[in-house]
Amino acid sequence: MLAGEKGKMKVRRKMREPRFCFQTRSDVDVLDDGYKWRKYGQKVVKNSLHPRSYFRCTHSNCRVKKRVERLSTDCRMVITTYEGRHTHPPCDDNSSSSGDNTTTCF
DNA sequence: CGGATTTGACCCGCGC
DNA sequence: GCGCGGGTCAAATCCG
Repeated sequence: MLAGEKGKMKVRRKMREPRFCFQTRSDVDVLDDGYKWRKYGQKVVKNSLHPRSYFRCTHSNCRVKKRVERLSTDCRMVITTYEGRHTHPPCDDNSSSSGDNTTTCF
């Protein structure tokens, strides 16, 4: 459709989906949690003095968004915030995952 | 070749 | 009324 209708999230969806904050201590920004992420932006935040990375699910029916921020006091500590909900299985099943302590809900 | 990644620029809402 | 910050998209480029 109308290309001119760039839209750009004109209607703010009230953020219906809750935001899940996860604090993970790792040297890498994105951890392979079973989904594939594609970086679509990067901006610097004042409260962090570090660049914040914006990721999005590469799936088509998946509008899950993820933002990764680095702590200024601990460069190895990264805050991964998941926004949205996955509408497709991560990979196959592998639901054997159970332990998840490094998770701090905001 | 395809998919993924990077940077810049643009837009909107709010505060003062 | 204006300025700033934050957030997103597009295009170009690179790698396997």
